[in-house]
Amino acid sequence: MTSRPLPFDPIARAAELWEERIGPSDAMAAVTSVMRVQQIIQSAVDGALRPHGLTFARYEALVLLSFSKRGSLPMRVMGERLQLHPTSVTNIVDRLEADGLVKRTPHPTDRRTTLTEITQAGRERREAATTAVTGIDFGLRGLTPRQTRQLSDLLAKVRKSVGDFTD
Amino acid sequence: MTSRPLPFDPIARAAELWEERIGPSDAMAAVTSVMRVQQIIQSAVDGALRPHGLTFARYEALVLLSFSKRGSLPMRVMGERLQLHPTSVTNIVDRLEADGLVKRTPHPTDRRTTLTEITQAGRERREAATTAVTGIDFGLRGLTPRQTRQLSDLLAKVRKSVGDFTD
DNA sequence: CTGATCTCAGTACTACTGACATTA
DNA sequence: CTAATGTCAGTATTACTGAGATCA
Repeated sequence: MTSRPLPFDPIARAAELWEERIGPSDAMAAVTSVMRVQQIIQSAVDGALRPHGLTFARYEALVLLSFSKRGSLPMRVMGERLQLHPTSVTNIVDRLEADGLVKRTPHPTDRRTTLTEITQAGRERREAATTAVTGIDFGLRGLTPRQTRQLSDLLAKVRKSVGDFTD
Repeated sequence: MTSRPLPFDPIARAAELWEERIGPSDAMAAVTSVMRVQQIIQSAVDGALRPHGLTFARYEALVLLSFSKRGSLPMRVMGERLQLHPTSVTNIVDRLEADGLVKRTPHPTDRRTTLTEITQAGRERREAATTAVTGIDFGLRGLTPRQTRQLSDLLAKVRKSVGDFTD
């Protein structure tokens, strides 16, 4: 890793130059910031989850299933909620199943559909993993609760405008 | 892709359940939002850059070099500014060099160091690519310029608290 | 000798394309 | 027949580990 901190904000500096040579830099700066913070978070969360044998993607799937009424969901629905490509769902469920954290079961009426059901081991793993990620605040530091909500609200505007959801 | 929009905000729903069953959901909601928006942006930007034979990572490298005084930087510095792993820098420069957009040159005094220099073709490619990404606002929609800056500011707090930079 | 810089080989994870079997 | 649901094979990117060559 490139460890030591820079004595200046690289994104702010890039924004200045962008403004001078290209034009308005607001979008560029925000986008670069999102990319960088995502990287920070991904690294922190994956680090906290590694001892539990999970990645963030698999953890999210486990949380989704543990929150569902019956502890199971069709794979298609998992893809919708987690915004995952069908082949990614297959891949993630494969790995969780190999670890005994979920199991595939047939849908009672639609034989095309496969249900993914969280196992008892899966629920226990999810609990331990939750302790790990909440312990590091999901890698999100430096914001007050109010600012954290503000961040979520701004990002929700983006998600909505892009057609992620309607309400 | 899972295309159709959900009739509700999946992150808001998950946050409700999280609050009921686990505890405060602010951090979890913000982190999930960052991950999702990053995914949206990455997809939009990569789509706009694909016709130009670039990924966002390679585009960023090209921009960084085109902004530097001499049009060249040591690879180590590129890694610092773009927050890339040394092997990722090697990989990205390899690809840019294969396309004739940059070339490696020896450092004048430190023979350990390799400079990456942007070529004329690289500058032209960067310009065309810039038109493409600014044309879609870097995939960032739904925010006013003021909100966009607010987003950058919030994310800067996170980056700073994590030791990305000091000032 | 120690440490910095870069590269290489190999692994892991995820996204995506195209094809395909099964079933509504 | 058409569309939906999953899976498989293969490709592309990037991150990271560990090792090693070169040089300050």
